[in-house]
Formats: sequence, C-alpha cells, structure tokens
Amino acid sequence: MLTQTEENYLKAIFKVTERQDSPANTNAIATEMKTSAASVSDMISRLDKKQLVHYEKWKGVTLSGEGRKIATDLIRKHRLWEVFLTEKLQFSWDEVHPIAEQLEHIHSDELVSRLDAFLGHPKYDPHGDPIPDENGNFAYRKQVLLSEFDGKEAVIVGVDEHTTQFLQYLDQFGIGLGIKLIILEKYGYDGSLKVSINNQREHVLSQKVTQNLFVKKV
Amino acid sequence: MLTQTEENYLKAIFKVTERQDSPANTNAIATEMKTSAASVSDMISRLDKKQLVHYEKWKGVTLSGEGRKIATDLIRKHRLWEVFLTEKLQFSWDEVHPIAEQLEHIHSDELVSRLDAFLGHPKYDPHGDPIPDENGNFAYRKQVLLSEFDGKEAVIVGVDEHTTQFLQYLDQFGIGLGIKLIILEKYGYDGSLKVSINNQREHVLSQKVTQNLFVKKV
DNA sequence: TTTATATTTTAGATTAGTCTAAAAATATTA
DNA sequence: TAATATTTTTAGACTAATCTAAAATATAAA
Repeated sequence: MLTQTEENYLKAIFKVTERQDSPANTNAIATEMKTSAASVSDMISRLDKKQLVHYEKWKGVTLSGEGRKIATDLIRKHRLWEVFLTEKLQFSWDEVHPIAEQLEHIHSDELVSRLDAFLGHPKYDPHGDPIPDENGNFAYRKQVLLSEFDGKEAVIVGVDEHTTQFLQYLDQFGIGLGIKLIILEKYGYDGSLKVSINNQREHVLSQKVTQNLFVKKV
Repeated sequence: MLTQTEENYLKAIFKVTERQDSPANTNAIATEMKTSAASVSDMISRLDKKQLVHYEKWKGVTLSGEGRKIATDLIRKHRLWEVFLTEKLQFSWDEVHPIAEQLEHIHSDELVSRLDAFLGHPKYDPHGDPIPDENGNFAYRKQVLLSEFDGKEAVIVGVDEHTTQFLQYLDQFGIGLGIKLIILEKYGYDGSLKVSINNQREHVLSQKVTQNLFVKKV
C-alpha cells in the first residue's frame, strides 16, 4: 500500500515522461511536484526499491509496468470524480480539480467500477481529457490546437490549460466543450483569430487562447 | 489543517466521551484507535497544544468546541457518503463502512453541502444512525433496543453493532431498516424472541441479536 | 579541452506518528 | 494503610517525507 505522496510522484512521473516521451529528469519532477530536487532524488530511490520505477542515477526515471498501472488508475479515478462533480453535483469545470485531487486517492476498485457505471461509462472528463479504461488505455481522438486548425468550422473538444482563470475566461464568452466555432478572420500579426461562437456572438481570441483550445473538424 | 490521523483521534475521543458521558481515558482511546497508550498520550498533548481538546495529565481528555465541530463534521461526511454508496451506487449496508472511512477525510465544505442536497438531505444513514447537521446537531428519535421493547408491533430503525457478520446475518432473514416485527413469543430462559418478519416469515432471534436492534412502536 | 554552469545526489537536520520499555502516578485490596 | 496492580506518562528509537547546504557529475561554452 502506497502513501498519497508516493502515488502523486508516480502520477508526476507519468505526466513528465508522457509529455517528453523520454525518461523524466529529477528537476522536471521537482517542478511538477513543487518540491526540491533533493527530495525527488530521495523518493525516486525509494520507488525504485519498490520496483515501481526504473531508475539509474544521472539517467532519469521511467515507470515500471506496475508503476504505470497505479498512475493510470489515479488518472482514471481523478477524471471519473470530475465527471461526478460536474454532472451530478453541478460543480463548474473550474472548481473540480482540487477536490478530485483528493478523491483520486480513495482505494476501492469496486467503488471505481460502480462510479463508472453510475456515470454511464464516460469517455472524457469535463475538460475533454480522455478517461483511461481499467487497463490504463486512453481513447484516441483526432484533435488539434485551434491555433493549428486550418478549416473553417471547428468544435471544441478540450482545453490544454486547466487554470481557473483560463476556464472562467472561456465561460465569460460562452466557450466550452461542444461549442461550435466558425473562423471568420486570422490576424497574422499577433496570431489572433476572430470567431463566431455557436452562431451567437463574435469574439477575437488571442494566440494565448487559441494555443490552449483543442478542436476537431465539424 | 489536520492530518487524517489527528482527525481520527478527534473522532475516537468524541465516540468515547459520548459513550461514557465523561472525559475519555487514555486506554479507552488506545483501544478505539487500535494503538498503544503511549502513542495516545503523545497525540493528546499535541491536540491539546492545538486547542482541539481539553487535557489535564492523569485526568482524561474532552473535546474543545473546535474539536467537537471537526469530529461531528467527520461523522456527517461519513454518514452522507454511506448514503451515497448505498442509494446511488447500490452498495449493501455491510460494505460501505471502510470506503466511507476514507471519504470522510475529503476536505470541501461545498462538496458536503452539495452531496447532502443531491441525496435529498437524508436524516439517517443506511444503519439508521442520525446524520448531524452542519452545526453538529444530531436528530433525536424515540428508539429502544428490541430486547427492552415491551409492545407487540415494532419497526426496525437502527442497528447497534455494525459488523459485516451481523449485517449479513440480518440480510439472511430479510431483516433491515423499516421492517415490521410482530413479537409472537418471549422465551425468558435465554431472552430469545419469536417474531414475525414483515408478516412473511417467522424466526427466533437470540438475545445477542435483540440487544443490537433498535426499534420503535409502529 | 579546459572552464563555467547547470543538474543531480548525498549528508545532516526536522517533524509527524509510531513503537517498546521503563518510570511515575493512581486505584485497588488485603 | 501498606502492598499490589493498573493506568498513564516519559524516554529513546524508528520510518517517511521533507528541507538546506554541500559535494559530485554532466553539459555547454569559450
């Protein structure tokens, strides 16, 4: 049985290694965990001793099969709880993260499987992130950042940034998952985009915004 | 912010002091927490320093106002989650305790209040225990142990023992909350009771059982 | 290819929670 | 009321997780 801290380290290592598709270096994990490189170094040795990671000094760290299973289970639980919080308890998408961060550490396979069924086996969380299945497999979806999108009509399927500020900013303009955007104009100078939002209003999205919205063709 | 262990100690102190209506002694808490008297002594000093309990060496311990609030909040959360698990996820009443034991430590007042609303503001948990309100007040109900009941018809409103074995034993005979019992015969010799269960079948309940069932007059 | 810089690891200290063993205080009983 | 038993506290040690500071190693730049 792992401590919550150990579980969080595994999640952090998963995140970093997935992002860069290579072993995670100590500093990257330290940043992710908001702690010192020394603490990370220490913890990694311990996780290595427990066979949850593969680790060679100075060479970075990757998850073992067992470590990866635990990490994807945590992500599965986190995202399922986020669905519960929004769908059943009417929380908004910018409020759910810190609560799910706690709920993901509840240990009960039966609970997860029943929760999944109760929610109707959702495939995506309230931010559009895929919910891995019980074997740790993520659904794949053709998606692209709005900033890279080259069509005319797009539908929003996810956000890359999860901060409260960003999500509330989007709310302000009625932008959320499933919303249809029609690209009206591209301003090459600053990379901003004039769009029509659900055929209801028009707005100019800065590059900072378009680089954080995932869309797919209608 | 308290650790889960500290929270569990507060709950244990609440339980013991309520049960005996006097300061909790070290040993009783140790038994409740399944740990040594030395550890308890140590922890109590720390809780005292944090003003969560009133403590005088050799004289036992009681909860402070703040300590009591935290303890009743934990009980509130525990019982609400138990309702969620049975009502929404179809867990049976003998399975919910260990999961609720984890869920009670999730910190979010908003979550508790929304969960309460989602469940329809339940007053009792699946074992018939009252759910304290947000101020720590417990609903009072006229109830008596079946072994002390002197009428003819009774309805089951709660159980005193919460073990899996006992609850599953009751399931076997269709005994649960809301079930009507008609007392058919009392055997003075061993204190056992012949009853009719919901007018469907008859069964003889041992004293051990009747001392663990709360009932009220129909 | 040596020097400077950045990264990573080790060393040593700290806090929380636990333990066992022993000491101190209280309660019981003869 | 003195001896005995029980309860409670203290002392000292251990593990987990963290920190800062310093040492070791790797990488980049001149």
